[in-house]
Amino acid sequence: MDMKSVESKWQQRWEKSKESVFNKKNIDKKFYVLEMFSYPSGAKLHIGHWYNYGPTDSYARFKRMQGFEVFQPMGFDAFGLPAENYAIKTKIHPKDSTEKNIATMETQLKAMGAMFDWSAEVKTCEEDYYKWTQWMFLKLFEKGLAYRKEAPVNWCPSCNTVLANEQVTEGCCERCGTPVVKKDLTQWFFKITEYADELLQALDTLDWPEKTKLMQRNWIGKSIGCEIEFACESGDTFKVFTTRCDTVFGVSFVALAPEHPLVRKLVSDECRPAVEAYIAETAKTNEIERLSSAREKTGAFIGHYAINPVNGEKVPIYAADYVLYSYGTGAVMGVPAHDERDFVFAQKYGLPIKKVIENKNGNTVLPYTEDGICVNSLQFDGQFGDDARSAIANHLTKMGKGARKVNYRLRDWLVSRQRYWGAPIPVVHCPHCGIVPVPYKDLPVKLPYNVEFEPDGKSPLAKCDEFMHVKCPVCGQDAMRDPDTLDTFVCSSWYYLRYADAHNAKQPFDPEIVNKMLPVDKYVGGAEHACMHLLYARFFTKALRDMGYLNFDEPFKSLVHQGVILGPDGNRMSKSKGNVVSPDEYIQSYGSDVFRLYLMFGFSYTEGGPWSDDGIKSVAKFLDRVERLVTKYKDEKPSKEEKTASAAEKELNFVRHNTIRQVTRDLENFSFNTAVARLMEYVNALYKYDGEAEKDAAFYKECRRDLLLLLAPFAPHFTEELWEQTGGKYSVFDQPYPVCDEAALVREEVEYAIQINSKIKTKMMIGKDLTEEQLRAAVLANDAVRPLTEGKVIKKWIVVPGRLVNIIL
RNA sequence: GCGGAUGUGGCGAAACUGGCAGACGCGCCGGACUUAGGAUCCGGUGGGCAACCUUGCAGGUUCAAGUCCUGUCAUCCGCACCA
Repeated sequence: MDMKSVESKWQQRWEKSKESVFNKKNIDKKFYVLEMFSYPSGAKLHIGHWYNYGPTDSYARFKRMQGFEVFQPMGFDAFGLPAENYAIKTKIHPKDSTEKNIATMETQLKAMGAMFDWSAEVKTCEEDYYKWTQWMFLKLFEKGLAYRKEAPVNWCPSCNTVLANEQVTEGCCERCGTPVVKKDLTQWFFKITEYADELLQALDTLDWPEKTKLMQRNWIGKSIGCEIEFACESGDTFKVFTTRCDTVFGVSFVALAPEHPLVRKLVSDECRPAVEAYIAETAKTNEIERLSSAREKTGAFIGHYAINPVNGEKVPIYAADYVLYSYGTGAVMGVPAHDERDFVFAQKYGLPIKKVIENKNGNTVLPYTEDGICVNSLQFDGQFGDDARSAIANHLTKMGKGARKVNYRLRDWLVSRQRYWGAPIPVVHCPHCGIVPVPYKDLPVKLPYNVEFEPDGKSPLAKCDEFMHVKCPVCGQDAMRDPDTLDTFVCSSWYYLRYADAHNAKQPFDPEIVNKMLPVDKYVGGAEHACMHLLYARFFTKALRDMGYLNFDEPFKSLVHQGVILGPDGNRMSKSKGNVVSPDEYIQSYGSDVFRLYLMFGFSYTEGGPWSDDGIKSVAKFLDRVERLVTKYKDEKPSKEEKTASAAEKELNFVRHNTIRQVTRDLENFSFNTAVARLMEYVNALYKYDGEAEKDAAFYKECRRDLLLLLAPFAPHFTEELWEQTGGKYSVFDQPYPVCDEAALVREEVEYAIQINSKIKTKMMIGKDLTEEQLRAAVLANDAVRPLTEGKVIKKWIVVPGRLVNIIL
């Protein structure tokens, strides 16, 4: 078959008959299949795109043939750093390069033959999209979920912008690998922490990979503990956070983060030079080193003491950079006997190590960090673990010196960026009125085209006078726009909502439509978004729900991560490693169907693996086999006659229905490789039957018809063509997917493995209607079994129906 | 350091709630048809002459373990002083 012309023939036909356009009339049968949209940083689709979109499209087509009204949109996550960096290098404006890339990618995506509903296409860099991204910002601002504050933030000196916590990997910029530095800057944040608990709890309701849920759980990092107030000799007080208030009697020092304001306030004159030096030293240390648990613990005594509220003991106060100012209260109580870090610290500075928890079974080796029995803890002696903690927490509460407290590792999401290619933040800074949101009617705040976007650490927009100068919407006096743009993850936090109502000019979406179309039934995309996009999108959904725009809690009911296709050398594909495999040449010589089918067959979908094209020919061969078989009889019109099925027909019918059952199940599970294997087995069985002298032509025709229907989602153009050639009515995708006939799966005889003392000795066919007694007799009569059992005492029979018999002598 | 995953033929990989390990395919070997085969079709293919052995390694539970338990090694991923 000439794949090229066949593919373009059907792509045109599908487009003309609007095969892929969602029909709103059938909204009650909707099935929303979503692939993460493309980032148009390069012009061409790479293998990763094909691997994400091809198999998922097959799944979508399968769902469609099962009678669902499938909605499978596609779009572009078009703002962002790569386009801008490319622009800096080449001097081509990001808007121009992005638009060009999008145009090429659209063509390529169409050539893939996926049933994307292009009528719902979304491009985040277009005004009619980012207008609503800005709308989202204003709504969050109104709700108090967007705020501006000065804070130590992650700064990438290479990208010249701040980054969210989620975009920092091992202390380095997630994009370019440059170590980030901390800077105190005034930035915009979204209050995702407001939803920390719900984001955590609701994970249990999601059909997501466990690993991804676990990553989100860890990222949110809930810890239940207690805040305890310490008073200083000076009269100042501060709080520490601890999950182990049962160890409070073991405190032998307290440590404050060097940035903690009390450090400078309380430091004694004598200690001041050393402490100042220490603070300066800490500020110099870069974030990666500071955050490394392997690093030696250091600190400086500030010459001042605090009082342990439970026993009145005077303990020294240290500044120590293993205490993080940004977590909890920025202060910890040091319990060397029961915390490894405190233990190391105390050893270094010669601080007392006081055991207050005893191992249940005696030998307590310090530091002992497990739960145990309180000792040296006055009235709490003898209490254990949780009981001790609640008793002590209650005691502290009664004293007014503490309270239970839950802390999260999750920080608010920093969304402002000092870069050009993004949605401008719709806010005006007025010398009189302060921060003024741009009125909704004035949206979008347009991103100007003529801007010097070469980054120098200042927002490029700040240098664009016509953009910056504006009248205050409240008082009408001269004011300035916000020069920052929004993190691209803001754009992608709600695109799945826009798809459902992509052309709405009055609002981001009509809640009535979106509440029917969402949540997404199957979301497919890379695992690298576990703690970024997937978390942010959940936050947006919950925030919009609380504002009354949505009536569901979670955007993505069910999630699948495709694996990663590596280079042939087993490394991630990258230009610098020179191991990039381009899909283009394969598409050129084999066509889209073969390439897609190979991606499904050659890899375990969620695993991925190193690229190898060893099997690609076999997949082409497989389709050839199908074509030959099907076209051989294409003009035959068998008349139906009542015939009793021969053994060969029963066997073929068994394989046929077994294939239907397995393929259906495998597709549900995204187990494409085994599904294709089943189809190959079925084709092998058909060929076997084809060699029979006597064939039931009508039955055989039905079998071939089912083959095409089964195959259609896997090789859409190819099958549509054969369907037409064999007289099928357009389109094969309007046909129902075959349904398994359970009766055909019942076999008269099944092969059993016969074991003696758990070792396989032989195999035999056993009728399905045999009683256990008859079965035993039949087994004992078997020629291979008889000599081994004669004269021996049979201790036990184990019969696994349909599988094996085990005789224990 | 903590958490998670993976480890199966020469290769890509299968194996539902413990029940015939290696489905399907690549490669390889043999045969058929051919002027020819890099096309197609058919057969064989984990190891060992055998009994038997075989799912990273060492133990354990069980009639039965790739699957469950304990320990251990290797690789990959995530988090990394979160009190």
